[in-house]
Parts: sequence; C-alpha cells; structure tokens
Amino acid sequence: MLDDRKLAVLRAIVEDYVSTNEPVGSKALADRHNLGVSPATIRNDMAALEDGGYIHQPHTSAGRVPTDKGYRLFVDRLSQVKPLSGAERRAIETFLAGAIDLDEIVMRTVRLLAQLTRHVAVVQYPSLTRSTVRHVEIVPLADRRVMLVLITNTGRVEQRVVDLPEVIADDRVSHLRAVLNTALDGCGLAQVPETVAALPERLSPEDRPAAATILSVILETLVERHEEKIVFAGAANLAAADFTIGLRDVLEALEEQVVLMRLLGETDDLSELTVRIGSENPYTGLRGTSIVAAGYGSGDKELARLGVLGPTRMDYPVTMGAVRAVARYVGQILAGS
Amino acid sequence: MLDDRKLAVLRAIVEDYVSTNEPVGSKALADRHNLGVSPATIRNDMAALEDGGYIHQPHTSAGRVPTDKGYRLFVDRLSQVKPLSGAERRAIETFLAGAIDLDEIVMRTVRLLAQLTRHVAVVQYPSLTRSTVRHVEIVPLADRRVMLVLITNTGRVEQRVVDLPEVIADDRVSHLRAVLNTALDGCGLAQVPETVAALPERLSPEDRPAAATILSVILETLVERHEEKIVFAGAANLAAADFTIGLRDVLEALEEQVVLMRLLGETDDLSELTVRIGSENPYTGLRGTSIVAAGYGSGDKELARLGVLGPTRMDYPVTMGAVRAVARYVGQILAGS
DNA sequence: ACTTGGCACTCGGGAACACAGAGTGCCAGG
DNA sequence: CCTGGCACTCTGTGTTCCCGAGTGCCAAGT
Repeated sequence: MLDDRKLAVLRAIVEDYVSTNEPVGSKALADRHNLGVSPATIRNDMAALEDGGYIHQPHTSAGRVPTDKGYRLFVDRLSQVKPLSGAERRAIETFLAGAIDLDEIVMRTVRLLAQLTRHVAVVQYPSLTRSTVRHVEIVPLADRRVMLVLITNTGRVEQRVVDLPEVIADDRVSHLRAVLNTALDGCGLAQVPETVAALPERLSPEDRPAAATILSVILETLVERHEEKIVFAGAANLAAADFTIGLRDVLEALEEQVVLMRLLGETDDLSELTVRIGSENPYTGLRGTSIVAAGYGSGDKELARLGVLGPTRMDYPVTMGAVRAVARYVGQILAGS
Repeated sequence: MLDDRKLAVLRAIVEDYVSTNEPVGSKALADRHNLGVSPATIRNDMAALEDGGYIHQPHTSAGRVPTDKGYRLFVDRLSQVKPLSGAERRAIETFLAGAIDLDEIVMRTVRLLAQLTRHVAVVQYPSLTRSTVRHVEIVPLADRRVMLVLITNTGRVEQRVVDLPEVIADDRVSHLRAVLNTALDGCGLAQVPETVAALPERLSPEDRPAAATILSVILETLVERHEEKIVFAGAANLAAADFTIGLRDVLEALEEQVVLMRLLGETDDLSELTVRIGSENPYTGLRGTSIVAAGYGSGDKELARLGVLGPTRMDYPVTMGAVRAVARYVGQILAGS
C-alpha cells in the first residue's frame, strides 16, 4: 500500500508544511525535493496518501496538509530526533547550574524549555510519591501552634502550620522531633503510612494527643495531598503561531492543573518521549495542538514529567530533541544537588 | 470649559462604550440616557470633549471612543467604586479561608481575582523586606551540608542548602540554632544585617567558620535576594476580549517578573487604589491595557501588592471594587494566620 | 505496469465597485 | 443656548469578476 516513495512524499509534505505553513502542491514538492519523479507521479502518490487518511486538502484545488494520522506516521517512522547543537547543550548546562533551590530549578527549566522550543513549556514538580523523607522539623511558634517542615531527598520542602489540642513544652517538641526523624529518615513516601501508624506506641502517654495531631497532618501533607504542582511558561509563543481560533481554550487548559497533569501523561519507561498529536489528546479544546513530553528523574526512577505544547504543525524532530535533552539535564542537576 | 452636562456626556460615553464595545453616537446617547437634551446638543458637547482630548473618533462619521485621558477623568471624578454584593463577599471569604499555607493563599487569591474580574490577575508574594523573622532552623543533611530554613511572620518560608567549609558536629549545630534564634527572633528584616554582624563575637572560635558561611547565606537570602515572587492567572480572559493585536506583547510582559513588578507600582498609602490607564503605564507593549492595583497587608503596613490587568475599556468601578475587596480580605487572612 | 506530459476543470481569494446606513458639522429659527 | 433639518463623509458589506494554483484523468511513452 505505502511504498517507500509514498512515504518520502509524506515526509516531504510534512517538512514543507511545517516550514511554510501553507498547503503544499505537487509542483512545489517536485521542485524543492529531489524525488526524481514528475509532479504527475507525485499527484498519484498524494491521491493514495489521501485515501489512507494521511493528508487532506482544505478545498479542491489547494495543496495538501498533513492530518493527525499523517503526523503520527511521520513521528513514528519518518523522522529522527534531532540532537541539540553543542552550543545549546552548554547553554542549558550553565543556565540550569545557577539554580539554588528546587523552586528555582523548576522555574529555570520551564523558561529554558519555552525559549528553546518557542512553544509553551510545562514542568511538573518532582513527585512526592516516589521520593524519600530526608528530614522532619517541628518548630514551636506559639503555645499551641507549631510549624511542621518536611524535606524530601528531591529538595522539595513542604510546610504546614499545625494547631495543637493542648499546650506542649519545648523539650517535648524536641523529643518528638527526634523520634520522628529516627523513624522516618530515609523512609520512602510509600512506607510513611505504616511507619507512622506504629509510632504512637513508642511515645509516652502525655505526648500522644499532640503527636496524633501532628502525625495526621504529616499523612495528609505527604500522602493525601499529593496534588502535584505544575508550572508553565512561554504562553506568548502561542500568540505568535497563527492560532487565532481556540487560543482561549488552550489558555484555559493551561491554567487547569488537572488537565495539564493528564496532558503530560504517564509512562513508567523513563527515557521514552511521549508525543500526543492533535485529536489524540484527551481534551477537546486542544485539537490543533500537540504535546511532546518526557519523564525526568534522578537515577532510574521517574520523578515527574515535563514537556511542551505547540501547534500540531510543529517541528517534531527539533522539539523532541530539546525536550529529551532538557529532561536529561534536569535529572542530572536534581541528582547532584 | 467642561460644565456638568459635558461631564455627564463623557460618563455616558464611557459607560456605553464599555458595555457595547462600539463607538457611541449622539443619537444612541440621547436614547439610552436621560440627558434631557437633543442629539444636536450632545453633538456640540462631544465636539468640545474632543477638543479637550477626552474622546476621539476613529474616522469621520463614526461614533466617539474615550481616550486614555477620558478614562482618566472618568475614574478620577465621574465614577464611584462599586462595592461587591453580599454573596460575592461571602464567596471570597469562604474561598480564601480554606487555604492552608502561604503558597495556597496566594494561589487562591490570584485565581479568585481573575474569576471575579474576568481579567488577568497579578499577585505579589508578601514582601520579605517589611516582615520579621519568626524562626530560623538549621537541619544537618550530611557532614558538611545543612539546610537552612527561614520562617517569617507572614508565613513565608525560605530554604537554602548550604555547603560548609568544614565538618560540623550535631551539637554545634544545635547551639548555633539556639544562638541564631535568640538573636533574630522577632527581628525586623531591616535590622537583620546589623544583628548578624554582631553575632560572631558571641560564638566560640571553633564555630566561626561554619557560622560565617551560614550567616552570609542568611543575609543573601533575606536581604540581597528580595527578588519578589509574582504570580498571575486568568490569561484566558485576555483572549476573550477582542485583543487580536498586541496579545503577544501582553503575554510577554506578564511573564517578565520585572515588568510585572513595575506595573503593580509602588505606593506607601495602603488603602489607595492605583489605576494606570493605557499609555500611562511604563511599558510600550501595554498600550491598550489598564492596570488596577492595590496594596495589601496585615495591620497597617503594606506588605505587597496585587491587581488586575485588562483592556483599557474595562468596567472600572466594578474592577476597582473587586480589587479593593480582595486586597482587604487577603490582609485579614494573613493577619489571622 | 508504472511514469509522464497535456488538458480541462474547480475553487479560493483579491480587486473593483456600488450602496445603504450611521454619524457628523453647520446653520437658521425658536 | 437649545433644537430640528440638511447636506456630506465615511466605513462596512455584498456583489461581481477574474486570475492562478492545483487537481484528476487520460492517452502515450518506456
């Protein structure tokens, strides 16, 4: 059905359309690519491609435009991820290396990705669920109020103010802190619930009411409330693309954390790039846009995901290269800090 | 020059134009407002207003549109801030009350404001410079690495990982923490530099190198690095307004923290609403947009600012009412937590 | 069996044009 | 100083027309 030349034609159509943003005709193809055949032959191939649903003509007597299915084939079989240039790599490295805390790493990453790809970049904060507890801190603020600070091995810090049922002395706080740290240090987040459940027995009865409150807050913070934080940047790039229609929907989707999460998707395979093209993605307002996402992590576990969102007619090889590279560097930075 | 009726005409023009988004003519004005005079008279007044530069006609034989100067006059002398309805007030209150930490207060505030005004909302995090230290925490992470956590009375938490020049024992860390807290607790941020400068004398010589490193990081975090954090939400509302042109510039401005800061402006007078109309604001790409901002704070000091950005032809009385109300409520929440 | 040049056909988009309607400025009369 | 009337000036819209790009199909060539 689809011989090599037809595939070559499809590739040429995608490449030309991406760079010119205009429907591409048979003559232009014959001129700009050395396909070694005449426009008439190309027309025949195009007809076949159209039958297969890979391309589409906006109206009779216009050139052809790739369909979502066409892009899909292009991404899967006709293109190679394009690595970044040396200069770009170095730029990434130095730019990310300057960050001093997790917030800044994430902030810089998302801006970097937006600038590099000229699309909207989306970065999810390293997930709590796969990280481990590095430290628990309890800080007395008032007689019956303490601040709880939880630090994970990914540099993430969660803080909560806790109101206690009764007054608690400073030395009891210290004791509680020591017990908690001994029990939880290095503990995987997944193990926290059972670890916490076993704790009260090791405490003296007088400490129990305060401890119970604090423990329940810990659980809530770490486990129940793993509403993952997500940030994005580069919305201005959307306006640059001739989006005119649907832009509002896209912006709305970007501000809905839940939608964003689902867009980045989930894969356990760390190094894999996920590409969602146009109608493949789960949100109606996002026809016309594609998402290129990758997982990142320190070591072998995927901690979270990042990616970009742009018009369906984006330059996939370059975009995929940039996303993959940034994901790797962020992983390195995170592992090293 | 501008008698009462002319002002009434200007007010009517602004109101009509804001609600219809179409140049308003003399006849329409006579019909929709009871000005008690004929269209011809209104035309004369309009001519005068145009001479004064308050309104402008896109082309001969079109209606009139207010100029920036016209809006300015309207805001200053012809309109009253419109208070929110009781239902809205209650909605704000319950929505904000559910927040559990500073991040969430800010997040909710910015969304609330965006939804309430249907414009882009901008909220600056409570400034470090005017708050006081509530607690300093030093957490050993490794032999020569500690995490420094600074908590202010506004609930803001700053954390930094610090690499020390030499190994430090746990009990030395405790001692250092105690000294720091005694010295800094309740200390205004402005006083931190001198307080810190006096500290080394109170420490034993062996602690000095580590302490010096930590102290310099404290200074850096609190004083030098008061790059204020700013968030925004509701960008989708921009697309709804018929912005077509300039949208790209606006989005770019929104992503530039520095520009955003300057847009919110600075006033020491806490309760005052600041309105910047069109060309009055300091950024070229933001002709066509107005900013309504207010300071908020707990107690009498202004901690930071918040506001909205929308098309010049926004409904100023309503917008100003919403901004003022939200600023007040946030102040209350912050004071109470 | 595939490729190629030729040819008639289709259709979108820009240019030229006319026209109705909204709005104005001005003037003379109340 | 206000008002009704009137002539004038535009913009926006709809219509028509035509060019050109691009196609599909066919018959001839390799």
